[in-house]
Amino acid sequence: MDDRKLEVLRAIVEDYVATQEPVGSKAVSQRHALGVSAATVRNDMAYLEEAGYIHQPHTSAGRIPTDKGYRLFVDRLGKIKPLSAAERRAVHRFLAEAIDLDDVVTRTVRLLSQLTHQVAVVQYPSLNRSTVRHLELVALTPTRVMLVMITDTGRVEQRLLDLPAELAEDDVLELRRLINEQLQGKPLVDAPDIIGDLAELARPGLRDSASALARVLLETVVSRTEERVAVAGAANLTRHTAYFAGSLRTILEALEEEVVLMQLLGRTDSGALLTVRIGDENEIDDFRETAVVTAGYGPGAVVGHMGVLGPTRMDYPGTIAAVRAVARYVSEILEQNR
Amino acid sequence: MDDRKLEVLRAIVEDYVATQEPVGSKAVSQRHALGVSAATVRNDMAYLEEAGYIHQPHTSAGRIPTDKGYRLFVDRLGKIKPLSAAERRAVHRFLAEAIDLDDVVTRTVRLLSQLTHQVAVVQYPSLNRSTVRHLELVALTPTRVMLVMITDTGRVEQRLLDLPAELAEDDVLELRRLINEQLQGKPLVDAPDIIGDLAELARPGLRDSASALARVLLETVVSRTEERVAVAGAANLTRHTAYFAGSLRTILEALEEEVVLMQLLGRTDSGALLTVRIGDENEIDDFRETAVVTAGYGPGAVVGHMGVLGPTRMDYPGTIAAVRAVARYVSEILEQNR
DNA sequence: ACTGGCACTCCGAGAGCGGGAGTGCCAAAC
DNA sequence: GTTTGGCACTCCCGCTCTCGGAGTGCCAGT
Repeated sequence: MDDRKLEVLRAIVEDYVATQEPVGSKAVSQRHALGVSAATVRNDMAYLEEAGYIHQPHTSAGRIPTDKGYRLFVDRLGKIKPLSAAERRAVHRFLAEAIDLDDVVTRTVRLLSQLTHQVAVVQYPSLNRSTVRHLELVALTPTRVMLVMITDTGRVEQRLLDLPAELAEDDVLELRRLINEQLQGKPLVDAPDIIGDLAELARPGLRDSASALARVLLETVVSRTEERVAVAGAANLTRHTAYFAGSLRTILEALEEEVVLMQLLGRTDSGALLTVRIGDENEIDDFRETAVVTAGYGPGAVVGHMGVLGPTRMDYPGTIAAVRAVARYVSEILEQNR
Repeated sequence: MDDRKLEVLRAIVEDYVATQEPVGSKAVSQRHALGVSAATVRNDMAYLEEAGYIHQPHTSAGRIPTDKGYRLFVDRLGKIKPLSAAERRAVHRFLAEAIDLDDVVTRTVRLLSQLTHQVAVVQYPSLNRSTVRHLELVALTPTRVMLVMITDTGRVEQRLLDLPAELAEDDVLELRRLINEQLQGKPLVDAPDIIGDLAELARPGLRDSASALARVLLETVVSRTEERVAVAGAANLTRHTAYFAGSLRTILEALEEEVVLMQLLGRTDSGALLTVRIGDENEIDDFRETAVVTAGYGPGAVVGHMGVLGPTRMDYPGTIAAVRAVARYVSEILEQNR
C-alpha cells in the first residue's frame, strides 16, 4: 500500500473524528498538504474503499472509516500525542492527594473521563491477584466479630461473623494470630487451600469458632472475587449524538452490569501494555459502535485494568496517551503505598 | 372545588402518565366512568386550567397537568398502590441476602430502580448521625498503622497512618484501648471535641503517636462527612423520551455529583416520613422537569435517605409505595444488625 | 347544570422540490 | 502511467406547502 494512500486514510480518520461528518476528496486535498489534487485523492479513496478501510454512507457522500480503517490508523498511523506538561502536572497532583485506595480509584476514574471526555472505567485491584497483608478480628460482642482483610494493594474487605460460642478476648487474639500466621503474605488465590486446614490448627476449644471463621473467610475470598469497578463520565455519551439513536440505552445499562464491564476491560491481550478494541472487535453486541482503550496497572505485576470507552470515532492518539499516562501514575502510587 | 373536577384532574394525571400524551375531553369522559359528557368535562377543564392545575401545550391540543396539578394529585388524590405480595416477598428476600452494609446499599438501590423503572439514589448511613461502635488499630509495620472505624450502622471507614515513632505491639493495644474508651458509643458529631483531648490522656511516651492518631481520626470524621451515595438505573432516563431534549446530559452529570444528589435527597421536610418534590419545587435548575420521591431510613432514628427520581410525569402512587416499602425493610435490617 | 352541535385552531405527517456536496469516469497533460 | 481538470450524475437534506384530524370554545336547547 502506497504511502500517500495511508496519508489519505489518516486525513479521513482525523477529519472525521474532528467533524463527525463524512469527509470528501476536496476537503482532504485542501486541508492536508498532500500536494495532489482532489481527483487523485478520489482515486486513492476508491482503492481504500475497495480494500475495506473506508466506506460511503450513500452514493455521493464523503467517506467514513470502517473499523478496519481505524484499526490500521491505530496500529500504524496514530502517533501518540503525549499529554501536555500542564496536564501531566494536574494528573500527578490530583492523584497524589488521594488518601486511600477507594480515593485513588474514584479520582482515577474521574480524571480519565475528564481528560478524554469519554466514559471511564476502573477496576479495583483484583483480589485474585493480591496477597494478604493483614487480617484483623474485631470483637463487637462476645459472639460476634468483624473480620477485616487488608490486601497488599490497600484494598479492605470486611465481613460480620456470628460465632457458635462466646469468645474471650484472648481467644480472639489467638485466632487472629493463627490466621495471620497462615495467610499473611500469601496470594489470595492460594487462600482456599490454606483456609481448609485452619480449624485443625486451632487448639480444641477454639475449633468451632475457627471453622466458622474459616467458612466466612472462604466466602469472602470466593464471593468477593466478583470484581468491583468504578465508572464515571456517563454524561459524555450524550456528546456523541449518533449514539442517541438506539444504543445509548443499552450502553447505560451495560455500564451498571459489572459482568459486561469486566468483559470489556478484562480481555486484554496478555502481555500488551495497552489494548485498543474497535467496534466489532468487542464481541458484545451492544458495543458494535464502541471503541475501548484499556491498560493494566499495578505495582510491578498487573492487579487490575482501567480504560475508556467511546464511539469508534474517537481521538485515539489522545485517548491512548491519557490512559497510558494515568495507568502509569496509578501504578507508581500503588508501588509507593506498598 | 367540585368533587367531579377533582376526578377529572385525576383522570388527566393518570392518563397522561400512562400515555405520555396530552389528554382530551373525549378520552376522559369515555375511559373514566364519570357519567357526564365530553362537553361537561370541557367546562371542568376550563376551570382547572384557570386555576393552574393543567395547561394546554397549544390551542387545540389536550391538557397536561402542571406541577401544581401533580401536587394536588399527590396530596389529595393518589391512593397509594401497595406492592403486590409477590413484590413484597421479592424485596424481602433480595435484601435479606445482603452480607454487609455495602451490599445492603447496593441491593437497595438496584431494587428501587427496578421496582420503579426510574433512577434510584441511596445515601449511605450518614456518619453525622452515627455513633462509634468500635475503633481498631492494625499495625502494618512498626511506624504504620491502619485505623478502622466501625459505626453502629455497620459502615466501615479505614485510613492509613504514618507514625512519628516506632510503636511496640503493646503500645498499639494501649492506644486502641484509649480511643475506644473515649469514643465507643459516642455520636460521631461529638467526636471532634473528644479527640482534641486524646493526646493528653495518653502516657507521655505515646503522646506523639496519640496526637498523630488524633489528627487522622479527626480528618476521617470531618472529611468523610462528605456523604456517599449510590445510584442505579440511569438507563431508565432514556425511557422518557421527552428527557432526551436537553436535560438528559445535565441530569447524567448531576448524578455523578454527590453535592447535587445530596441536595435532592437531603432537603426532606423534617418530620415527614416521605417527601415528594415536583418540578420547580426542586430548586435546582436542571431538575425543573424532574420529580423526586425520598424517604428517610434508619434503625429508629433516620440515618440516611433514599429515593427515586424521574420525570414529573411519573406513576406517583406506585413510586411512593415502592420507596416507602423499601425504606421500611432497610430500616428493619439495620435494626437487626445493630 | 348538562349536553349536542358546530366553527375554528393548530399540530404534525407526508409530499414535492431544489440546492449542494460529492462522486466516477474520461480525455488530456506532465 | 500517474496526475489532473472537467463534467454529468446521484442522492441527501432542508425547505415549503398542504391537508387531515384531534381538540377546543361557545352557544342554544333540554
